[in-house]
Amino acid sequence: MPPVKSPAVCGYDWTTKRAVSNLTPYVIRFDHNHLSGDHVNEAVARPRKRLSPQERKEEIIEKAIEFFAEEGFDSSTRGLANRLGVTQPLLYRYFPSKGDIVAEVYQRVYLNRWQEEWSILLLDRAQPVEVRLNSFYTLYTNSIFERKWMRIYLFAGLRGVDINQRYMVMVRDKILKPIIQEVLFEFGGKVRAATEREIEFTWAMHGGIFYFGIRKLIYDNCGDADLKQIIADDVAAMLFGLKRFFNQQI
Amino acid sequence: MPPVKSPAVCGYDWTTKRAVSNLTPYVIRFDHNHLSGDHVNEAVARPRKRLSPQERKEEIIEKAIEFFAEEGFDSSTRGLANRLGVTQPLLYRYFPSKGDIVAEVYQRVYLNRWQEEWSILLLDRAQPVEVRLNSFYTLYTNSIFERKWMRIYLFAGLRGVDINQRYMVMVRDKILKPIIQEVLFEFGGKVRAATEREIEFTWAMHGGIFYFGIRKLIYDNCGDADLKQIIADDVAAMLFGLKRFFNQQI
DNA sequence: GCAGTTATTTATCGAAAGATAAATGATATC
DNA sequence: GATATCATTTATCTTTCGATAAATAACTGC
Repeated sequence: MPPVKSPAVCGYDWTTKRAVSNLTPYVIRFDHNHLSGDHVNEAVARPRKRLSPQERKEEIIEKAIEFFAEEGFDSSTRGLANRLGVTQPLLYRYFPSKGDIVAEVYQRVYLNRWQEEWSILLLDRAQPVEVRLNSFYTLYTNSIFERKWMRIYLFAGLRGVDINQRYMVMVRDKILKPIIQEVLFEFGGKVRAATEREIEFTWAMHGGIFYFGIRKLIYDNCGDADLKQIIADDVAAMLFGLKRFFNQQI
Repeated sequence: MPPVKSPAVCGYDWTTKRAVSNLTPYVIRFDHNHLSGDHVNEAVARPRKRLSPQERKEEIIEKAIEFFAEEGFDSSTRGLANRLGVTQPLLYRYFPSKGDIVAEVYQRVYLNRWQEEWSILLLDRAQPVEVRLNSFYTLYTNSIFERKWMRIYLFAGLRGVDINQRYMVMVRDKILKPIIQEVLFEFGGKVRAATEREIEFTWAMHGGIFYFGIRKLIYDNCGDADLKQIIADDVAAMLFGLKRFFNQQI
């Protein structure tokens, strides 16, 4: 089965013998292949492993996520190849440039992380909103409180990657605004759009939980804290604050 | 006035003609000097500027903070030198290695950021604790909500720099625990140590404000939100949550 | 088991990185 | 104004990086 031709996002063009993509390219040339690391435990030359293009590409992306999450996006393609147990030029069979690998990593990490059931859960008025919020944040943190995800999220933010902006819009529209609407319905009585002040407050409460993830997974600074308890207390504060706004008729 | 000799943290040893430091060194050798940037507006060869070692070193550190905050610590010393308007080898007159510059940046950014008056303010029982908390967070955010500080804080965290751990211990001991003590005094009546649950909750509320800084300064994601209002609402939620714990006699 | 296909490796290029040595020129002192 | 000092630049080395071309070897179909 020959590799895909031109329409693919990142494929190998067998006629021109080049990897192709739809990314803005930047052309440069050549290198040495010796990785500085100790060859002690690879003295036994392991047999060449031949995978199908699909499998190999998948493996590259998977390891790239781990690798760049730990080492940062400025780390070398040789380091990545080393972790994969292959040589560095092989990466260029599957991706035209390092930038294409990085772009793929962003896609994988950010995309499809949102589960549509979460929206259904948040909007299910059969249950009290406090119960829903606890359930939601348990699921949500269970999904994003993963070291590699958190690290790539922060690396991407510092790099000014636009995908991050889109992610925050999603949080605002799919989490914060619905929360305010639901609390408003249950405790405020009347239907209206969320105010900026309400949204900012909800961001703060949401951020409190998120920042716990940063402390735990980036700074490794929190012992055996009970996440469920933290969520419950944070949600209680969120409800208190929002109800307070409603009573003040802002 | 000759540069300082051996006891200095980073100085120039005039006898051996080498910059010295107390950092773990790693020796390497040589390079090209041409920076890729457009020389258009430096076609007019500017006169060589000769500063005193103290001034020059100070300037290097100052610009290094800005530079690394924007570009990350993996950026080149040539880029830094370019921003300084000097040549790259000059940096090595003042610092033995790039690592020494980075270390100095950490020191400057983290150290002496805590103002002792903040503690006095937090503990001043002449004022209601809510007023104190609002004043404190206004001052505190005014100090740390600075783009370069925030960025270096995150870069350092991702790099696993130990100075970050120390910073978080400081937040816990100098901000969170005192806050709990003061709220306990004003509303709880009895004196006792803060519980882990209380500390985690206060971390979350503190983190809510901090995360606003991240959104604003890293992700550039918040319009013209009113910081004073956000602090006030967050502090109100913090008080609510802590009072709730006290009433539950936890 | 031979041959064609192609996944993978070897070898190498050119640019950029950190770092060093030696030359240069601005400033102060006499 | 000549001289000494030393801040700064020029020139260069070595390593590492992203990237390419050509050789190699694992798998497939006959």
